[in-house]
Amino acid sequence: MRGDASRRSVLRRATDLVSIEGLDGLSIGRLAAESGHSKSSIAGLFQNKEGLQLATVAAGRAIFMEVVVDPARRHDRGLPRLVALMRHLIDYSRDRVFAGGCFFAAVSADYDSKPGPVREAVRAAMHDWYGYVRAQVSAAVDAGELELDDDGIELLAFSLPALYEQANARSLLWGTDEPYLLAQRGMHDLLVRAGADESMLTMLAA
Amino acid sequence: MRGDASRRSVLRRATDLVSIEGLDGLSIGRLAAESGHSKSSIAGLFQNKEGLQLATVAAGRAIFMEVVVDPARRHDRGLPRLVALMRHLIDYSRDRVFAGGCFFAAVSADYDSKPGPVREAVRAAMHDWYGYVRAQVSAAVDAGELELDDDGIELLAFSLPALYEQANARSLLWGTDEPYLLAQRGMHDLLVRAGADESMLTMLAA
DNA sequence: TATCAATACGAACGATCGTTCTTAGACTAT
DNA sequence: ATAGTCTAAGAACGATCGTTCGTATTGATA
Repeated sequence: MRGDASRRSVLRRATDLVSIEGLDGLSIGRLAAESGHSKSSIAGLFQNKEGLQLATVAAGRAIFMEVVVDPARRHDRGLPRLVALMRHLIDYSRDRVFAGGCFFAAVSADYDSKPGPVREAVRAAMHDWYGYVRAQVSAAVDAGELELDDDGIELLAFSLPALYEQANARSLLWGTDEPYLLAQRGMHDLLVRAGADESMLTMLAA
Repeated sequence: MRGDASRRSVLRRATDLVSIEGLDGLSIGRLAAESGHSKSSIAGLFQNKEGLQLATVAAGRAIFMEVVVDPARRHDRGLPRLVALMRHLIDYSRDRVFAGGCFFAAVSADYDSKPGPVREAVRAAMHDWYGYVRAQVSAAVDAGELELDDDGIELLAFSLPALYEQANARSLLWGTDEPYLLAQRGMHDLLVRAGADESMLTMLAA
């Protein structure tokens, strides 16, 4: 179909805009002006604004998978994949794959207090993402690469994204790369303390 | 002055609204409807929207100081004050002092990519806050309550707010208190690992 | 080739935005 | 008491929002 190409070109611009303006700062008029299409075309392609928002979340999610998750999948399950995941995650934010930094940091901060289908979509994406991180931690424990009880698994799966998101936020606010180094060191320390062999953490080394 | 009372009543509503809608989701019209004043009155009291935004940031900051920082100041400098700070911080978010959770998480997330005086005000507030946390960590080291080198101080001052903000975000997204327990445990562990005496961490104990 | 759904655009809608002007009332200060 | 500043509200402004309607054009299907 011809519309799919249009949808894709609109959504690529929409994800950048959303990462800067937030999910409801996204306006059809502005998106039309910046993408070369007309307002009514965009409205028609996605039915209405909510449809556009849902499609944008899906598009952001797809890019995130492609840039962060898929490359990590090429590493062995468990600790290697977990380390690669964190590394690609940091690079993804630092390289500004989206103009306004981490896509999901922008949308989740924006819709965490507003009920509706959009919030549910954001929630589902975050749920899957955090679940994936947790699964890798758990797999690393099963493989004997980390030594943690259930509470320790939960805490590590909570702390790693915490360090990442703090780095993303501080880097955006100050325009510096230094927070990423701090997050990297923090992740490294947490993993060492969880029993990881230093030789498996080279991707997180200084 | 009579206007100051009006300003205060408007701002108390504005800070709640901002914590939900974000700093530019705040609209004078809606604020007028919910606070009982007229649109033109509000515009006049704060000159224009940017003035309202700046005043709202200042108001949110004042409430944050009153609820989080001042109570911690009643504890001794160093580790006791640091622990109290983290405890009050968690309570402040969990108790929803602002309807939409942590005020600064909301404003920094949506103005971190938009240059201008408002961004500068947000940046200044965050700078002071992070600086205060760092000063307490440093003081704890000076008092011999923690054993850290300069890099370790920086990392701990980075990690504690990271855990907090992750808890705030996840709690808002899922409506659960559980993330606060994880952040509390994480903070406890970080402090123990930095050489803190367990007996000084009772405010962060389970 | 003829048919028909999907696309694209321009125009216009009611609503809301931020801002300004004007007028009326309240308070301070000389 | 009088003058003058601050406060409050109503009306209206141009701009932009999301949405809808009508119409031309495209491209795949029968």
